[in-house]
Amino acid sequence: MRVNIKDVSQRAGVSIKTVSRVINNEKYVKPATRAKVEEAMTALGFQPSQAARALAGGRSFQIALVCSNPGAYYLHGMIAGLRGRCAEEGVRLIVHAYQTDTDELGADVLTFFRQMGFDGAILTPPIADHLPVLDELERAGTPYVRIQPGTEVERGASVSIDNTEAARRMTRHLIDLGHRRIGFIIGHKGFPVSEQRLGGYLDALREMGVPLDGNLLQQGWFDFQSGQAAAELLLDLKQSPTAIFASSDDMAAGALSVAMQRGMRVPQDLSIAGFDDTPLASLVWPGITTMHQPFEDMAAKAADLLFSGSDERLVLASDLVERGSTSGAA
Amino acid sequence: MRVNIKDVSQRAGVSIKTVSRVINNEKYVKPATRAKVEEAMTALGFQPSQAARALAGGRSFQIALVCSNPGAYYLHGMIAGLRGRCAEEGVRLIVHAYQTDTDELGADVLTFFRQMGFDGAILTPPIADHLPVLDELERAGTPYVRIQPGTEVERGASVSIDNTEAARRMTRHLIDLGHRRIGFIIGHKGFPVSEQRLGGYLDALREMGVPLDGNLLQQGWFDFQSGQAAAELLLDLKQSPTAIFASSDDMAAGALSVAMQRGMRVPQDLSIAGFDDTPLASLVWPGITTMHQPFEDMAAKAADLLFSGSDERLVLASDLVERGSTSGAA
DNA sequence: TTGAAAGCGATACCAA
DNA sequence: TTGGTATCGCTTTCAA
Repeated sequence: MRVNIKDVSQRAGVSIKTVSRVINNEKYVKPATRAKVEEAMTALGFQPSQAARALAGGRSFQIALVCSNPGAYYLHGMIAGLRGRCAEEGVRLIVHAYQTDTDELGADVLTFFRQMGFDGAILTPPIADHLPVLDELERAGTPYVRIQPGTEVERGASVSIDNTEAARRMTRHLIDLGHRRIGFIIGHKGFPVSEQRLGGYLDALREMGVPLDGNLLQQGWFDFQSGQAAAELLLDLKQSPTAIFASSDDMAAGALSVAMQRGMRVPQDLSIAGFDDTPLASLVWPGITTMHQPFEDMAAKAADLLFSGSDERLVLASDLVERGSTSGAA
Repeated sequence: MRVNIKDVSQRAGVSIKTVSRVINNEKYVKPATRAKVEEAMTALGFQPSQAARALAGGRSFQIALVCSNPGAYYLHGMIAGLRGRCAEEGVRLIVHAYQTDTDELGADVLTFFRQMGFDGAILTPPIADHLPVLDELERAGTPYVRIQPGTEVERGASVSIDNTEAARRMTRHLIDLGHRRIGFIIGHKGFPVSEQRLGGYLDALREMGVPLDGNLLQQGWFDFQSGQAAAELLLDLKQSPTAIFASSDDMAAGALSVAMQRGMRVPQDLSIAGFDDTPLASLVWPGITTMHQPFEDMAAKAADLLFSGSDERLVLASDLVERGSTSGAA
């Protein structure tokens, strides 16, 4: 029924061990022998069973990407960034996307890893900070890379985006454009990135000698609605801002909608900036400026670290993406 | 080193076969025995090796989702829709996302399937129409479900969205709103959905007795730029339309940007409609109306078909999503 | 440079 | 209800 290594060895007139050598591209195989075997393999349409290879060889030829409640763009970027390298390495990517609460999440992931015996793992928040999982992985000798780790940051290889720097650069950019009153919409309380982004904004103001006006700081919750609400408050100010920098793209979109409703032209009357957590670029009204979150790059770097066995801690910068007010989006 | 079935059997004082029975939830195991075995399993932290189960049992406990160049939203929807059912069935989802041209694609997928011996497969375009892959799957006895098949539609189980009906409903909706001059931006030539959507538009006009004006038909290419270009042409018409229906959301966004630049209010001065191929809903200016593409539903239905062994051909409808001109997006 | 035989860790048939 | 034992298809010593 299934074509197996024995069939190939018989047709090629060699032992199965030799076929195995060819499969695994080992040396010490005479070119002529290798050719015979390869001929037999293609003639028979042979493909080695991954299950058997995994069982016998102790390698699964699979790495895991563990994501909990991932956004579409995030997930897509991760997969896109990982795919190429995985293909090169002859390894499959198993996507484990969760929707559960964190408690059972850890146990489930533990089970998952024990069952599958992965050759490696890419962990995204919050599982990247789930210590028992890291313990298990280390115990099993499975290399892993953490994406944007929050606790025990020094532990293992990781890739992060420098959100403070990103917000700082965006703010400087706005100041360079001549803005002095820049409204800032803070992200959801309790998320580390919220504070990091606010910190970057404040840093830039200080560095550039622009005085801080507390009225220009508004609390938001990362979503469209709160972006609208915050923008309303900012634009109602006696001394309203000439630019609004939102800590997320949904909030930036909300701010944009408010500006539009008030008949303001963007960016002529009001500059709006945000973060490209989702593919805002291709959808939203041109004129908005964003810090592009390089999820795909992060994933690609993570793959590099994973396959090179490095345990570096990489920190990536975001790219500032400015779209003209008349040209279309990307 | 690894805890295996033998360790469990010894600790429980039974044979490995009995442990196997417990693992697989077979009957003919005395409750007391089962309890003993389960105690041993948890005490040892035993998790059966998937590789060994796959090899011995002929099942991989994995199903494949094959996508080529998937959009972020599409991929996310598919995974989200599949995940729950896979978890229930105790099966892992292997995501195979491509970026290659179609020729090698087929061969690669063939290799992929032969190596992995999946328990099932979900095929999206264009691989859903790649006949050799279907042949291979059938030969191997692997159940599969095709998403939006285009050729040999009768073959195997499948799930599709009725694009003709979606466009028809949207057009009727616009007519119901009082529009009589509805510009239509056609999608990329050569894509079946482009013709289907145009067909639905034409159907609705005919049914509602609205005369067709050829000037209101403009060719686009599914992207933002061509949406802008088409909208310019439409709005330059002596008798310009009161509504524009674009065959994709990127084109709708392009049309929206043109309307905005011309100082038109949406939807007061111009209604704009599109298709939610990407999560336009949460990002774009409110006022645009879209046909929501239920990717997640499609995937969930596909999972139903796959695991029930059915070979039905399901056709799903899109949902019309209208966002108020003042309220925020979802 | 090649091969024989012993696992890897489960499942499954056939007895008991 | 249980338990031997062959088996799945490959990798891996260890010889030759």
